Amino acid sequence: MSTTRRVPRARPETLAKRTEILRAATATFGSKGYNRGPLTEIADQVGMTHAGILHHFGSKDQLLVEVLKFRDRTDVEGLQDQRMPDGMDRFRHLVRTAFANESRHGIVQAYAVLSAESVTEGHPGRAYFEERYRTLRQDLRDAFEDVCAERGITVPATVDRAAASILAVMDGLQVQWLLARDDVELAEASAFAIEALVSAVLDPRPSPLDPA
Amino acid sequence: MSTTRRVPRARPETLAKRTEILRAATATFGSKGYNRGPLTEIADQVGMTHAGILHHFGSKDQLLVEVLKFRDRTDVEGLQDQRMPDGMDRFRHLVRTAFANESRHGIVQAYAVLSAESVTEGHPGRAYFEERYRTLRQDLRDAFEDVCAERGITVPATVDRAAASILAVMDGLQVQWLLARDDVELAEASAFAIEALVSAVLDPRPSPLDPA
DNA sequence: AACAACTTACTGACAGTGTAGTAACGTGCG
DNA sequence: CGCACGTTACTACACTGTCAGTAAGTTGTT
Repeated sequence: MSTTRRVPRARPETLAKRTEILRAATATFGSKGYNRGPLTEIADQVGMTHAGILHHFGSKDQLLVEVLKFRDRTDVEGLQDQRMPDGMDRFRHLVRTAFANESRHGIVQAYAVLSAESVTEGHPGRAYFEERYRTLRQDLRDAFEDVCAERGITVPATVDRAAASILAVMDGLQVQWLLARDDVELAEASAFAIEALVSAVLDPRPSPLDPA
Repeated sequence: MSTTRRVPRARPETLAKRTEILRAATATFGSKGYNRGPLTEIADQVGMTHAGILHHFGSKDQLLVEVLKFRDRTDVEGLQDQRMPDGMDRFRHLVRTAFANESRHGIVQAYAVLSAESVTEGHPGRAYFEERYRTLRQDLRDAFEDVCAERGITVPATVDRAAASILAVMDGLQVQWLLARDDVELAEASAFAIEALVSAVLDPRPSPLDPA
């Protein structure tokens, strides 16, 4: 189980091959999940045997972890100045991401499948997703604080719930979209929900659920 | 793969045993997912061998389908008058469900894991979840229409997005809650988000994301 | 420049395990 | 009896990980 195998020193073509493997693994884990995504299928895509994959990554568990870290790396590279926008721009960035995701079916599916799968017993991706959500929630709380400061209003207690809810609605819409792409407008719905949730924090109103 | 085996005629104790199996299967599929949830583990819980399970359900695929249908059946039984509330009560019911879910960790996990797993290639639960979300979205659209009618306002175009978003946020919060129960208030956050989304439909406001 | 010593990147074969499904057989109840 | 409910025993297979060996490259030495 996940022998700590050191990563061999990098030769340029080797590095390229590794990246190729990570991409192939993303595709396979995306379409079949981690459990049903065999190493042989990944190996076939890059023209090698499954033993070759293990040579590079040591174990399948380790490969998954590298796949997830790889995603984060390339995500940040996509940004101009290598860092997340803050304040209200952070929320605008989320909406842009939702739009971009509509043409990244494979990656969306990989994340949707793997994040849910990670809550199962002894899943190798669990720690990654725990950390990821923790960080993202904090991120959004910070953004809310910035916005509140700008407007000179005190930070409401609802920011915690709103931060979690914004991430949740994006993830949940992805699952529905993957199941029925014709019925669900991923980006439009995400935008609508994010606007609603941000509004509810900055300018709260009485609950429509309370009896009239 | 899923031989169409008919369900044998029902004797009372047999029916009870079947129910027991369905409960055990929910637990196992919940904690390990469908793919990594072996029949033997389910069989152990009810004191029988895995072949016994197959005698009752024909195949593992079929068992999963029965598990999912079973959930729906018992869900409806929980309601007093056997039918879903409508209008604004429908949304209140969702919030109540979210509160109830906080003490139903196993079932929540089963649904979270299985719904995401179902988007993978050739998953036996796929048709079920497609149908389920389609029905639920329609359900919520209907509820919105009722509420709009009551208030004498025309039904806004946003109901589609809001219906999907409400389901999405509930599902997404469940995943985060399963990963970090101490950091995420499942019920409170669900209530907050649902209120925000219903408000946004019934009484829209300018987007806070638009440049000031 | 040439050669030895070493490292990296694999392959092919195989062990080991987990697991779904089948077939044949028992056993007790209506 | 005859059927439903099981068990035991077995087949078949998918998959991960190990291992020995090979070819190709890299480094150091003279």
